[in-house]
Amino acid sequence: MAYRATARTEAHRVSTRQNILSAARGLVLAGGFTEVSMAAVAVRAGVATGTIYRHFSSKEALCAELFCAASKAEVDRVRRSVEGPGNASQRLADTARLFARRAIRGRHLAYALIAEPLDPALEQQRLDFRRAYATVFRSLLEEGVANKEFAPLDPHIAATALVGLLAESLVGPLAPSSHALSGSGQQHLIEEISNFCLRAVACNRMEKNE
Amino acid sequence: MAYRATARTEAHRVSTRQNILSAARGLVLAGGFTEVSMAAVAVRAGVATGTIYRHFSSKEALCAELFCAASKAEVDRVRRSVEGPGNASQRLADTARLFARRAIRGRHLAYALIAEPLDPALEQQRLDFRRAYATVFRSLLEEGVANKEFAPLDPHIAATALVGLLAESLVGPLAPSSHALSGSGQQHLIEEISNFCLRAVACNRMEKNE
DNA sequence: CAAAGAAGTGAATCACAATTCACTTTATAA
DNA sequence: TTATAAAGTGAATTGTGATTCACTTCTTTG
Repeated sequence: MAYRATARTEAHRVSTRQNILSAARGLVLAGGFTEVSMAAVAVRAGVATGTIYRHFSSKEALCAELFCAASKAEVDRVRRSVEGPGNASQRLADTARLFARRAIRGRHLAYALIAEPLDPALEQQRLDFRRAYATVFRSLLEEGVANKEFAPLDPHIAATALVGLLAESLVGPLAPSSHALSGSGQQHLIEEISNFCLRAVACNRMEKNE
Repeated sequence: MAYRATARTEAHRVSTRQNILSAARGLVLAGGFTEVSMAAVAVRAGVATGTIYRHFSSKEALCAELFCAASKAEVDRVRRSVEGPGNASQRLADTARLFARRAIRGRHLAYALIAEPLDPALEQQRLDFRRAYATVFRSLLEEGVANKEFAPLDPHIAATALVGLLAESLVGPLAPSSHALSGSGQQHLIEEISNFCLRAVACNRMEKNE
């Protein structure tokens, strides 16, 4: 017997793995998953293509891990916001604003996670991601409906609609590209979207005026 | 001189072209644009792959023509609904219902047009398609805002949000697959979405009660 | 130092679908 | 009938990018 993995080698292994992962992340941030080719990742990480396969079984596995980590982080942020202080309406407005701000900032990442065409293998990840968002909103809606703060809506359907409207108006094909918006333009967009969300779930007391 | 195109040959040319086009349409209806490969189209149309290139310069050209025709038809239907009778709220509700009904019926087509990951070449078509939808809604919103039927919202942003919420809740990854919905389930979904849209644009007179 | 197991390398290979093209068939008109 | 032009054919080519693998380099331990 002449060789056994040791703490030092293990640490090096992990560090190379992280290095590859963050090279891939850099490519996604710069231009979405389209930019991620094994060759490009290898160059950016300063390793050979073969090396990537010592750490990830396939491109798919690499992308899946990346997507999973990034989307978890995003959802967690939104979840914390939903679980924050204030009544349901305030938290909905705050969360919509947070979502909007993050999407405007990290446009490429948001686009990659929410809307970018991906190969089918990653679609399952995206499904989980959007489902997670919808679940977060749903719990907020259920609370608001229960205490009559919101209209008597179907929480699942409304949550899905909220995710859809946020996604489309911020990262969909019609969304203004972030550099096209002045600071006040961004502020306007954020407020319009937040108000849209609030109205969409609000009790409509119009009938009292008829 | 010994050959010139004649009415009969021209007719045959057109018919083959249509035949290829509808073979491709059949594949999209059955499983989206992913299913469209030149080989599959050729088999379905009963011609050789080379023949397709006598009628379309590339796969991209074929898909673009298909996408364009299908999306024009959809948008026109929605436009007619928006230009129908009644006040702005009624027309918005009717249009949302129409959109929902059509999406539930022709699920694969709606998904292919609105949400399916496509190669970048077709994204321009989709951009136009969604922009067309947004424009249709926008004119309705402008009218409603002008006559105080709707809240003083930004018509462009709100129109984008409406398109997004309709798309996501009906054909997005979280949408219930149509066969999973009973007739009454479909009705419930349609009404919930229509109400969501109405609330989202409605004047909120809550302040009168405070 | 020598043996042995990992990790790293990158050119070669493979997979897959779009596209081409030399050839065959079909239609037309002199 | 025959020359001509268009339409049709499908095997071969091409392009792209993931994956493999024979080989080299690095680490560890006896």
